[in-house]
Amino acid sequence: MSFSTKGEYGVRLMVQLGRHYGAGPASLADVAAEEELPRPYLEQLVMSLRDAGLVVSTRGAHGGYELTRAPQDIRMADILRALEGPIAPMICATEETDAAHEPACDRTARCSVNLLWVRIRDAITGTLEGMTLADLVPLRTPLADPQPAVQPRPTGAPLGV
Amino acid sequence: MSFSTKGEYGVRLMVQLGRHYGAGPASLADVAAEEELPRPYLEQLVMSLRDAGLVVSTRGAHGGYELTRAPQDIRMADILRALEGPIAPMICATEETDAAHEPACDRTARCSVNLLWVRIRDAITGTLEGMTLADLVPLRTPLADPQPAVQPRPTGAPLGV
DNA sequence: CTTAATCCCGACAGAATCAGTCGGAATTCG
DNA sequence: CGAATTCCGACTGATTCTGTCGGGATTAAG
Repeated sequence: MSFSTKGEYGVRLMVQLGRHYGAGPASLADVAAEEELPRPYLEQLVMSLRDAGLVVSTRGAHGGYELTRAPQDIRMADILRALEGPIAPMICATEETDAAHEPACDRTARCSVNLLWVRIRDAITGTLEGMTLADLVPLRTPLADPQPAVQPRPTGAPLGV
Repeated sequence: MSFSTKGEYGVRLMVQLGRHYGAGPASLADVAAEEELPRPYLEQLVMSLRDAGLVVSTRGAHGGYELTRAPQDIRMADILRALEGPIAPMICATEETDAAHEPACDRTARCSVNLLWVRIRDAITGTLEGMTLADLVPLRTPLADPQPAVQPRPTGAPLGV
């Protein structure tokens, strides 16, 4: 059970753009160097993010990418959906498969297992909707900065450890 | 983002065994027929479940598999761990990577993204620990059974979609 | 205008994983 | 004995994933 590294890299890319937010476009070369990731691969990923409207590009010299919104306005769910498609732990439980019309699994009537995947999906999306890019942007500041109220968005975030 | 069908099939296998619980061993051929799954493949999966101590086998004619515990005593987390290994949405967030000593990612100091994967992992495991096989065993009874208190563990589950 | 930086984009390839098959050995019941 | 069944390792075809390559389009700077 796992996300792909596509998701991992894409999120790290977004974090870098978040740190750069407000300072003009950041080039992929810089991001790749900072995160030690293969730049050609990041090119692929950033396409998805652009198509999803999360970043805009500036072409030409001194161009690059920048966020279209402030980090605290970008939910992690949006990022991961852009990178990996709908959040579904199993085809039986794609998003929008809430109540009726699930054509993917004709066994649904007998298939009580569906309940499991739906619950997991909701747990994941709940977590993801409750976090924004701003939650990940700050480098850990081991200074006198004992985790202040980072984000003004206490959207639940059950932290149910 | 998804579980493999290995998990899906394995859970369905366990559900069948759960329905058969207390009635002696059930042969894989029966389970495969009931769930319309390839029997040779189920053979592979049930090995993992046996090695994890969730089922026991009886060899020879009229043999088969049966649960080692009652369905309500088998957490879904145990089943999926047996089938798919540790629940980790990303290598940065394997189980047991709670506080210190995470050797998988040497960038952890700078890598705030870790927080994301840990939260997702905890959301998933929380859901999985709170459900047992008994929650999936009953065929849907559309009778007067209006969703009783299924599990005693309101682990948040924001349902925030 | 020329040059360099950068995005853009499609095609390709190697590796890994996964779903599923096959064949046969060992075991047990009738 | 013979049938049913678990047990187990090897194999394969398909798919997906990670990552590369090459070149074209666009823009800022000198």
